[in-house]
Amino acid sequence: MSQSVDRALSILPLLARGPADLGAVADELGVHKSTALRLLRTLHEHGLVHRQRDQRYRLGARLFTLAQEAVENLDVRDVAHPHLVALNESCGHTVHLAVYEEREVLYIDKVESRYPVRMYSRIGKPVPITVAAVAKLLLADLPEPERRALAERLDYPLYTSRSTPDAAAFLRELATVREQGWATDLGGHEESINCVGAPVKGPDGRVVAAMSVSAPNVVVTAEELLGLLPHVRRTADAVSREYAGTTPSKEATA
Amino acid sequence: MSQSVDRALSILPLLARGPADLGAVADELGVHKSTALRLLRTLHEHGLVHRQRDQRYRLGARLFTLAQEAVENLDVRDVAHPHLVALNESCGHTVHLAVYEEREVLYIDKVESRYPVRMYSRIGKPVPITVAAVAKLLLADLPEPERRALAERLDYPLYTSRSTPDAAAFLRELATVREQGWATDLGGHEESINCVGAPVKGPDGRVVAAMSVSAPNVVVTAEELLGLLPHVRRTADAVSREYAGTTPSKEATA
DNA sequence: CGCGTGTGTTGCGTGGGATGCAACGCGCGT
DNA sequence: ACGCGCGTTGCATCCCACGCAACACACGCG
Repeated sequence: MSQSVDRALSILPLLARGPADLGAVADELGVHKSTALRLLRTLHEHGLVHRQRDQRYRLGARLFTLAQEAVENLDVRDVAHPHLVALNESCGHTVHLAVYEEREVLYIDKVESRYPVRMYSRIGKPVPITVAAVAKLLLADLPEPERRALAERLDYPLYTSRSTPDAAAFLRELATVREQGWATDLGGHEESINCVGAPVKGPDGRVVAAMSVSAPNVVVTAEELLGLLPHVRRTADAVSREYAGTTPSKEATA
Repeated sequence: MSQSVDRALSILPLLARGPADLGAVADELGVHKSTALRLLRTLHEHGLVHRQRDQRYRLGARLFTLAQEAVENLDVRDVAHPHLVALNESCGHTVHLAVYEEREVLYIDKVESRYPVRMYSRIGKPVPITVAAVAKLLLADLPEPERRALAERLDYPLYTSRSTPDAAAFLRELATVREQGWATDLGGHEESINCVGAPVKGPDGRVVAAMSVSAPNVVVTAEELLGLLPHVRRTADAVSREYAGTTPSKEATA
């Protein structure tokens, strides 16, 4: 739409392939050298390109700073909330959103079930970390040493007979979750409550949040709830895409 | 230099602070809405900005991939990383790697004392340039006129009573650092935190990066931290040798 | 229901600004 | 010294980015 801006921005992916000198840039853009020079200068003033000692241009570190700042100021909750509501409207059950922080998993958003029977939870409340579906999703993405260290340090309270009993079992469960890209909690916290969950991923592919649908089995059986899994995963993926900003790189959708 | 490009690029840091709608962007740029719209559209076509459901704009995924590639072009980082990890494992404290670019000093790698590398964590943040040990090391190596010009232009915020107060003091400090080949920050940024750092040099002897070890003095006293200095210097020298080895010295001119 | 108000969007004429050209400075290799 | 390949600069031309005004659309309110 805007010619000069369009040209200037075309320089960036070009430099991403490696440093280039003025002539090369001008050639690839199909413009005169002086034009390329002026574009590069404006990019330079904004720190997006850097001039190395041999006068060749390469991408600048300000790009890095911008990206960094952007993710810090982006709230997953804001982008996720409408999706959570939509999911709740289509299936009727309680929907949760959670993040991992400082060795704890916290609910940061919740849309209540439309059924009379509700499960108890509260935004900001720590999640039972060894059994909740969202907790498994978030911990499964931690770097291996940290995951292991954390698993060893946890308590494994036996809420029910199906609760995760110890660190070894937990680590096996996390491996499975990591593998399959989704998680469940089938009566592990409260005998009559089941959950299915899926991860929300950031621009770098790391899990930044997890969402889940929960329902007591007086309303739906575990099997019926599992039938919702594709829907939950699609929703989580939609949130990921929007959070990351329409990721063109489709990586690892196993 | 190039008006429209200049305006378009000014939008990026603006959006890094958080999502904004068309009107807000136009206002902050001081241009008509239609102009802002065209600029945003061009940015959008290149994937640098993303339009979320409520029509507000935010930074897009393309920026993140570019940032990724930008940092990958910093080859010092690859060479240094294993050494940083080793240093961290032997002393347990936080280890930083930083470079100077375009009148800014940026962290490009970090190893946390508690857990292993988090790629996007705090890396990319500009360093408090007047007090950080790594900043002193990098600026001390600038050619004299540039160093002086930069020093005059800086602000000297008094983070603590030990912060560098003004340009004159800063230049004296840089001279000392240049002389001795290492640098410290003893509570200059945060009262309770000390750092010791050493330079990484390229094949031509110029400082291409700087590394440091940081620790709060509730863990180790400044004196104990200084005891690590030989270890830090040895590590930095090892990186320098390896880096000089991987990059054939094209320019032995000096 | 109509109206007012707040968005985002479009078409268009105009002139400022981006463009390409040619000339220049400079370092380097022969 | 000379030519050659770079990056850089001043300048005249004309394109294209600009602001304007009108439109489209969704709300909220009387």
